[in-house]
Amino acid sequence: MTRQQSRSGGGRRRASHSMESVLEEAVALLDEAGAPALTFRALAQRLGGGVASIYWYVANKDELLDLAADHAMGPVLADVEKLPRSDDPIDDLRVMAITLFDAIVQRPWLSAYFMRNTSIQTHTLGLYEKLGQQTLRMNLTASQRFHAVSALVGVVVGSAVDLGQEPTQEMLDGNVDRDEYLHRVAQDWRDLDPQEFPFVHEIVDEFDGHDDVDQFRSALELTLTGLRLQAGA
Amino acid sequence: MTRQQSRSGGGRRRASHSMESVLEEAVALLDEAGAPALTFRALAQRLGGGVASIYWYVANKDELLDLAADHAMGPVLADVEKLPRSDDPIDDLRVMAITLFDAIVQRPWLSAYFMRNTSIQTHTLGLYEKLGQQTLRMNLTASQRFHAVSALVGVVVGSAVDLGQEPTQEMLDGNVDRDEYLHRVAQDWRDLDPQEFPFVHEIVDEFDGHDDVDQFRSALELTLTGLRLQAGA
DNA sequence: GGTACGATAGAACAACGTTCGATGCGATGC
DNA sequence: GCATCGCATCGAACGTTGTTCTATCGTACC
Repeated sequence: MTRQQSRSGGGRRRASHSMESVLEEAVALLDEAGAPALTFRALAQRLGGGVASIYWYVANKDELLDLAADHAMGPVLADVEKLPRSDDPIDDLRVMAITLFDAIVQRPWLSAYFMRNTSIQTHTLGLYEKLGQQTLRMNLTASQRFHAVSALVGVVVGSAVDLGQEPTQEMLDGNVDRDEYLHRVAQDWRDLDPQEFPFVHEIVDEFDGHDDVDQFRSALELTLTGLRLQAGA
Repeated sequence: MTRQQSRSGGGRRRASHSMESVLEEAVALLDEAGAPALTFRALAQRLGGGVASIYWYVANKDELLDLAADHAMGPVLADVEKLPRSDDPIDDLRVMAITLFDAIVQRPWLSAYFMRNTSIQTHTLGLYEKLGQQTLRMNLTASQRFHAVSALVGVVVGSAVDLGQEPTQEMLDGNVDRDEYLHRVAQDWRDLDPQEFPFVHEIVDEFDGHDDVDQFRSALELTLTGLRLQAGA
């Protein structure tokens, strides 16, 4: 049981796919309605074929998701490789991380499958490499370099999990948007006892209507300054 | 349709639960075999009751998972509150974050449901507050405090997602343990072209057999030194 | 023109979350 | 003591999901 690229085109009754088209439609489904929307039946219908045919290209759903995520990472890797190099590796790391984060903002489902299986996620591995190459320009040990890149990936993923969460039922119904949801939670927090929750009261106005990008940028900056200090620059 | 605590004890044929017992057994299932093991049928069997009864206590599976996660956070919050205070808020933040991370290491399934719905996750909100209270001792703006705690939570969650991933089929079969899995991935990496992947080759020995705790500690330290610099101490 | 094989697909299966309707049980009112 | 009422429980069913089995199509090759 191997799989292979099929020549494009095909008959009228029988559908003829290709790895490319399968992943393309899978990503389209994920983009349209998130991870729950990607089912084998929905995908088969979009491809105009049968359900079992998809199993010719992927072993199971996990592999489908890993491959779809990596497929979406292709353009991101290309963008990162296109980025101009400055003379400060930390500046380069910053813009790379932001590029990666932006991609996840536009495709929140990515956060769950990013860097899960580098054996088949070649683009993702490429991104990991490109991030790491910047640390090669810094005065660090191999261990510090490994941990630095892990930390950066962790910051991106950690900030992105909020985005990756499936919207609540209310948000899907369209009754309520993100700002209103945030506002409700903020109101809950304001109702808490100020004696017992002084911090929550201190920051509730910041939380209400906050921007995820700002949040990520702050976290990224903390890690980057820590890294700069470690490199002794 | 409200729900309520039932008095303990019960008949022979009909089972009698309580919110406590439901969450207790749910956590037990999660501990034993991870998130996929927590099904309503398995949970009902453990409680010696019917499937539909569980819906008296929780609205759906999402709520069950949120509540189970928060239930598991109870002792963690207690531990954090018991922690002695030093005169350095950053030191306190460090030990708090480590306490939290350790809890997730022992219960990897926690990472996916941590801080998802603070309206019903009271213990989790308490942890958020305790972390934040340390930033109140530092010279920061409200915005900086909010972002600092978000960053710390992000580091914990970001480092923990690796742990939260369900083991591969091979690992479940028991054919292969974590070290061997890491070793295989490392071998894949060593087979890559050194010209194209200089960084991967630089750190592959660090990756092979690495400790997740070390990885987390390094990431945490970077964020904390960044934070210390920001507070101008 | 037959054959081997890459590729497709319908139907079935088991498991899951969830809902429905009926039923048991314990306290309350008389 | 008995009927009532509402909390709590449960079996059975429904729709959907991932996955597998088996049969078939179509094309390149000898």
